[in-house]
Amino acid sequence: MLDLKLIRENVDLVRQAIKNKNEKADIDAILELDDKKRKAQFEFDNLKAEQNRVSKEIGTLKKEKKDASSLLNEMQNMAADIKDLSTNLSNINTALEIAMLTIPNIPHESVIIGKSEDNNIIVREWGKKREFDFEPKEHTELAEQNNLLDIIRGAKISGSGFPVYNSQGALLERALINFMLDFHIKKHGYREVMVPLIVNRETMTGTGQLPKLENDMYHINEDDFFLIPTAEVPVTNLFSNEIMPYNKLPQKLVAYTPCFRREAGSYGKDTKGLQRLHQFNKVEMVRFVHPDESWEVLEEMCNDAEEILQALKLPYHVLSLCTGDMSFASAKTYDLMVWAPGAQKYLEVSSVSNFTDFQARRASIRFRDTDGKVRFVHTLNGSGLATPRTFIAILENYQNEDGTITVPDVLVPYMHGLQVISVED
RNA sequence: GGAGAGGUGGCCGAGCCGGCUGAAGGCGCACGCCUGCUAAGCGUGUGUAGGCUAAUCCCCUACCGAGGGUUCGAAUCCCUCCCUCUCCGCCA
Repeated sequence: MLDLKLIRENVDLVRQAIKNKNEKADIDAILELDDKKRKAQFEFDNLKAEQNRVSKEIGTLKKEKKDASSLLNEMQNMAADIKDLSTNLSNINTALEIAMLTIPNIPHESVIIGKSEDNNIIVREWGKKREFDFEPKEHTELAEQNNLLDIIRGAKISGSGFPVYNSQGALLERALINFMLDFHIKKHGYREVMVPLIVNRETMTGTGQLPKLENDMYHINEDDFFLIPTAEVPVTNLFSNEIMPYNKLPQKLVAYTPCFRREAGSYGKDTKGLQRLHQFNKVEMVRFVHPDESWEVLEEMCNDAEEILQALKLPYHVLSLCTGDMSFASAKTYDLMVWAPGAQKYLEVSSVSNFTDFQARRASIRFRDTDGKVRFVHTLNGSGLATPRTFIAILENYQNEDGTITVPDVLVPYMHGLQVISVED
């Protein structure tokens, strides 16, 4: 959510931001509602003040055993008027709030203006693509040969996009999660949290998934609950409706959770194997920082995510997303794309974003600054990392000619010392 | 799931036979005084949001879990919902 004052005073800026983000939002309607609201509020306040004053008089009169009936009669009408004004005011407020939720965050000035992912720019590359002296296989084939995944049975018990990890595949998946968690905790100083995977509507609205993406969420009707699409949702909302004392900032949290996404509208796209799933595992970093620090922290977080790929020795590049490809709530986003030599393409394994005060406003996450003033924090989050495509990249980059897979050094301790993944009976 | 208790300011805790309570008292915190240092003591201040304003002064409005109702007037009465705690039952 944006600051209404900012919208009022920078209409053109906001209009341009909406356009650059390929979003639709009716600024004029908001300005009109805002105007109406202030007028309605003024009327209400004045009448209410009058009522409060007279009501006190009535109280005094009654205490002195004097007659107050004429005032009482008068006040009945006023009470009715106030009720009308109050209804009117809350209607306007509701409409305004709903409208405000449809306005996206404003991209940072450093973000390239562009329509689609084609306009994203590579800001840096890391690692060397391995030279193969044989034809590298795709992860699906490698997984099959080593009995790491069971896509078919996953589809049988749930549906497509719900993979089953088998034996050493399950071990590798678990190793990845634990390795990443430990790495961020020990090396980068994050604090681990384990959070609910099911959240309520308010929480889902706080981080900006709702109302826009309702169709992408798994929804539990009876309770109006949602399955989380990312740990960002529960973790960021941990401090919703709170005012943190100054010394509570910054907060660096990391959480592993499964993530659930309906992926509505993306049928037929990247469906092979683990590329696009309805349920997947992800380690997520979330930060709450002082507004003055968020841009610096964005770079730091991106680096935190990159270090995982570096430790795994997987070649990647970093994209700075253009305005049109960024999410609704983000002011700036970097995507980490890992190289998959079997598929011969880069796969997104992490998305690191600065949401500035956008989520903080929605969820009301504030802090008391050193000068005593209450301000909104800035929130950031980044995958560190999503496992499925990391899994793919490991299989494809570390495959041997015979189809076995060498375990990356850093994962060996997490694989009970196993150094090579090979067929198991 | 059954029975009971309860949700008030950063915290504890009054108020709850309706009005002078945005809210006593205490703790904490901030500033000042005092003090050889520390402790104690004294004084003042200390919620959020909106409006007004040059203003973080004053003044007005809203908020005592959330929403609705009764009333001239509700933290206080009524209804619905949510949550917490205790006991019982059930269960990973």
